[in-house]
Amino acid sequence: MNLSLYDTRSRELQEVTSTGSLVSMYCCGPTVYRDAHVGNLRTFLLADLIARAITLSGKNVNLIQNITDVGHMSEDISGEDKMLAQAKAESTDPFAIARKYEEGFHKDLSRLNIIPAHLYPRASASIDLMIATIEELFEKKFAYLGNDGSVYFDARAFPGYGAISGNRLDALKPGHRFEYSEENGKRFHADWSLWKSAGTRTEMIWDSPWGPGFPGWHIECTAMSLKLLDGHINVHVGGIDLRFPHHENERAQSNAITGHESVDLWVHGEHLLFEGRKMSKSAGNVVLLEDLVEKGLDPLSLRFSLLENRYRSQMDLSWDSLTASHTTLRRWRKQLHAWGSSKDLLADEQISAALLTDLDTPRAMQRLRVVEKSTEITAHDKRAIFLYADQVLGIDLDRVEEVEPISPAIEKLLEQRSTARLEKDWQASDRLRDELESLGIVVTDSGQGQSWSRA
RNA sequence: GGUGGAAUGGCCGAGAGGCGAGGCAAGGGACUGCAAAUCCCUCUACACGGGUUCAAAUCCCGUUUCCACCUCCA
Repeated sequence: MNLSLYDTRSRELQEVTSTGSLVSMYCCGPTVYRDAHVGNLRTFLLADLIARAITLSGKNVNLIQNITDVGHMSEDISGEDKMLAQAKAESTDPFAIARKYEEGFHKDLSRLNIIPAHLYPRASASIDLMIATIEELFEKKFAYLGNDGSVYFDARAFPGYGAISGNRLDALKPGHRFEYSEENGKRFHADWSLWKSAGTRTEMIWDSPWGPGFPGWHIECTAMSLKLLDGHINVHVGGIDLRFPHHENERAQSNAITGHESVDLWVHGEHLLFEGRKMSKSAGNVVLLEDLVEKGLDPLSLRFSLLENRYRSQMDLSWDSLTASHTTLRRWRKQLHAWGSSKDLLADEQISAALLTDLDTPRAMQRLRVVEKSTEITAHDKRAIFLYADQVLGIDLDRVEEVEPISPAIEKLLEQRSTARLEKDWQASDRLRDELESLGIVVTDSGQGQSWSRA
């Protein structure tokens, strides 16, 4: 069985295509001028889940994810470059900012068990490639030099514009809802810049046939995906907000160059809300993975929470749901440990069917809960089914809570409490339990005496 | 104004025309010196109005409300 995903362009479920058994994938990566928040991470997780599901279906994946370290200026001329603004704020070199947040990005991915892409090309190292791509667009009559010295894509030269988002060129004229400020050099309101003239800028600019400047935002993904994936992308992944204008423009550029549909399947992940609102600085509800860790939650409880929702629905995350995930995750790991230590995998048809049908992770999770409670499935098989599912879910179900050696002082307290219990000295026993708890050790009693674990 | 979606119990949420998803919270019980953990039980919801059907949360039409995108955005 092959993986099917919802394709934004055709608006229907489509089987993932491949060349032989190799699936080429491209995922729009981060702009590294700040820490990725958990909403950003939802999209990166989506790419990981797709890659893992394709692997489960017996194919191989070649995944490319770009790193945008050339800040894009907003199309609005008054907009400020994010990378340069942040560099100013942290009073350091813009490339130092980029390296710092790029490192943080990789750390977050690893904490979320996201399997690394095969390549993370940096925009700053691909300027020549982007220039060559723009030159090709000139040759094919899709690009023109504006009278402000910047290079623009001629939207009207590309007939299929709007297929992904449903926006028509004439409907893109400014409506009531937003103010549109005209750029000087454009011939048409929907054209966009491929190369921006440096103007007064002195940092992060490069030489080009059109003079010093920097690449437009959309050309980056076209240049990299076509070059690194041989001109054809089977699956293209990104957040819903990139559908327009980014992916619409990317598609126009890429198809203009290749002369055919360059991307088979466009997959878009929906937004993650936090406590009812879109995550944003102004709403003050930006949550980082680091915040979870600081609250003592396993970072994978975020992954767990995200898995309990369909990637195409807006999802409302809260500390309650994260805590619930954390609890269940720990219980499942304990169960797996109790079910044995075999590494066997047992393919479960319901789980594979759910995962391969538009990545229905909630149904797969539901199936696991049924398996957990089943009285007909043996412990060995339960474990094998959970391990099978974990190949895609990636929540480390096989992890055994690390048995860090405890300090002699804590060991002594545990001994004292054990003795106090034997002597039925409940007062001393409770006091010692509180003391241990303040040291991060949770003591529980059972018929066989006390046991402990780390909080 | 254009475009893409959504509406399910106290909360989060899955739903495939027909056997009440599940989780969290809450209440009760078992176990326990007490807790914690665990287990058992309780809490029968689908925005509104029509329609199709033997049967609708699910399909169709209309209404209302909400969210997102419309040149910074995961």
